[in-house]
Amino acid sequence: MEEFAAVSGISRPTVSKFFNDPSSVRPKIRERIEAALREHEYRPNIYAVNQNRKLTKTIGIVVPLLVDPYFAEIARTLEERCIHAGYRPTLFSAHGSASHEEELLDNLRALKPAGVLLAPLGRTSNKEALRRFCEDVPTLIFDSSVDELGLAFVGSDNAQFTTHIADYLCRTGEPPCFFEMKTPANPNAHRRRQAYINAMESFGHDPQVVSIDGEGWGFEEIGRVGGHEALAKDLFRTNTVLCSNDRLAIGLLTACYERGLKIGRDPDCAIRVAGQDGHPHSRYTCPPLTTISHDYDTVSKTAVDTLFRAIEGNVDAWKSTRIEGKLLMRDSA
Amino acid sequence: MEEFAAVSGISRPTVSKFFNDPSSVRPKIRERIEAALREHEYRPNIYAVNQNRKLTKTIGIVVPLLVDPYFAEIARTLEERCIHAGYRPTLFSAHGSASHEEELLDNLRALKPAGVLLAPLGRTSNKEALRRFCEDVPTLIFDSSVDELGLAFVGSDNAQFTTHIADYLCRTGEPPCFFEMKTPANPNAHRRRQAYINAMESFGHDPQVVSIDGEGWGFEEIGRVGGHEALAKDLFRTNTVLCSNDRLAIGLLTACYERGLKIGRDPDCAIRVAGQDGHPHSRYTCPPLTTISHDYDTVSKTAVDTLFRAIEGNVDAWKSTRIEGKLLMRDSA
DNA sequence: GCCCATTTTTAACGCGCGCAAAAAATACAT
DNA sequence: ATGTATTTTTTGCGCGCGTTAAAAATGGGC
Repeated sequence: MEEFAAVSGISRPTVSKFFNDPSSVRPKIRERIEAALREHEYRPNIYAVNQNRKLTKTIGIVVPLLVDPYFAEIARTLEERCIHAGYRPTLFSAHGSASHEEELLDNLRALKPAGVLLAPLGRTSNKEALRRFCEDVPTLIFDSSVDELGLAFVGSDNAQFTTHIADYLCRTGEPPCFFEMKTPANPNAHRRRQAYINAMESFGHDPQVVSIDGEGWGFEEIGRVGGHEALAKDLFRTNTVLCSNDRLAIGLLTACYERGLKIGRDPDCAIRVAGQDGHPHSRYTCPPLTTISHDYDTVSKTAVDTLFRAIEGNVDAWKSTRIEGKLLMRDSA
Repeated sequence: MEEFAAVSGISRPTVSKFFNDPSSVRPKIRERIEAALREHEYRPNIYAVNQNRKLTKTIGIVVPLLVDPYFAEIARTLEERCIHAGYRPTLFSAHGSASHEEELLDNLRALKPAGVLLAPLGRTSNKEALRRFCEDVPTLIFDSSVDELGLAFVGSDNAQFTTHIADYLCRTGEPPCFFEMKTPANPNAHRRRQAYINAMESFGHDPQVVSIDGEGWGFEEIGRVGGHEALAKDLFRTNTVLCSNDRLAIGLLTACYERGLKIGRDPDCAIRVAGQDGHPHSRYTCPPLTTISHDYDTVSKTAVDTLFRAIEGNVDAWKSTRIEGKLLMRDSA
């Protein structure tokens, strides 16, 4: 930087100021530095910069499972917004494992990030570790809420999701039963089950919850195996199945296919299947999956805005924001 | 570190040595440090460490599109292997955009990584930028080869993939036509098309390539729209379609479904569809997709081993390693 | 108990930059 | 032209650690 300052004819502290915020120097100076930059290709050393700055420009983005396109998509959106705001996002995935998640937070802490956007694993998370992390690092929790940790929570309105799609299913055919994992990985599942029960009761129908076995994050396979069992034992007392999430629904579709059941809204169909999440793949199942989609844009915008407000010092009281979803009516239900 | 060294009763340079390689200090000293570590929770400052070390312990992992579960899965595997070898992997996605890829490499360069595992976008990549990057940073190219850049290339044997699955299709029914994008995103597609043509000729059949329009990385939609057009115009002169990749096949399956065509091997089916890649989702399509799978384990192991050998100084001549795939016979063909 | 090879300690420099205080220069309004 | 507010320059410290050279301590073999 010393040498670069010399060739640009500007003092080093001013050049330093420029790199921290180009608009903080006079326009003329700025132009001269930018001109020199075009000729000399100098860039400040990240490590030296971060060692001295009290606040790094790094933002950690943590998701439970990057192999799931839902999380990949939300992570992508968050990443773009961070870059746009002048931060350097870094992506992390717990790969579905609580021990990975713990390690990851430990490494992340060492990066001294300005803030973290964290979607916790949920039930299996080490809550004590999460709590300690949130104490040390400005953290915004998204997707699934664990206690009242961090600066705030931003996610989807699971109750609205389930109520809305259950209402749609009731109005267009037999009232749905609810297909879910017995021990779901994340707390949204509980909210959805409860919302289903409430909705059905308010509509004057008997709720029926079918809970299947299965551990881990291989939801499609869990849905397929559980679907086979439920169909074999004739556990669905209605021709309409509302799944707790799209990946489970995709597995159930496969099970139906494997049993020769025709899926959809036509009179000759044996079963209607709906999901929840607006999974990127749901458009391409056969038949295309009726579901209710997260509002990726609004969720990510709210999350990032809230975090940046907090980083800039506007720390409000803990607050939970839940965004409504949009119904995607397709052929499966 | 000064303070931590003081409370452990060890000199700072020795503690520094310990953190670089715990086995480089005497067992007794090591135990004393580790005991102190259990009580005092000290960790070296990453930024200060990397500022002075000539070689960072960071490994960059770059994929063209993290939203594609194929890349997410291979990235996950690579990440685990890096951690296991004592490195700190960092994940990057070009999100399908060449300008993103360029920026990303620029930022990555600033991280001074020990090495990079790079799956380039392919056709749209700025090759000049890639070349410059590879000159500065030890880079191993995987998935799709661009010129003879970097230390080496590790990927799948596309010729073997296509030959193998084409052979299977020929032996079990009508010879396949080949369904692909006119301007495919990555060079593997060209290899697969050529291998298809060669295979068909060697089997004594007429090759037939159906190339559809479409730009970008939304392969499912491109396959669906292109599939509709091909089916409407009756472009497939056989009942068997071998797709250039699984995502295209998934789109074609959707198109077939939407046109009421029964897919599979049964006598009453109108069309057989096969893919290539062993996409994580291919098991759950309806019907499950016959495909030929990348050998994720071998590819990632070979890639990481090659990179680490080079980092440790064993730089061999540029070399291309291509791993064979495994046929997954399922119901779609 | 002595010698030698290895390891640890002591002391000190340097990495590349952020940051602060005081002095100098510049911009703008009157 | 004068005065004031803002920027820039000058000067220099310090961040937390890697690294080195020389001195001191340690360990194992005999």
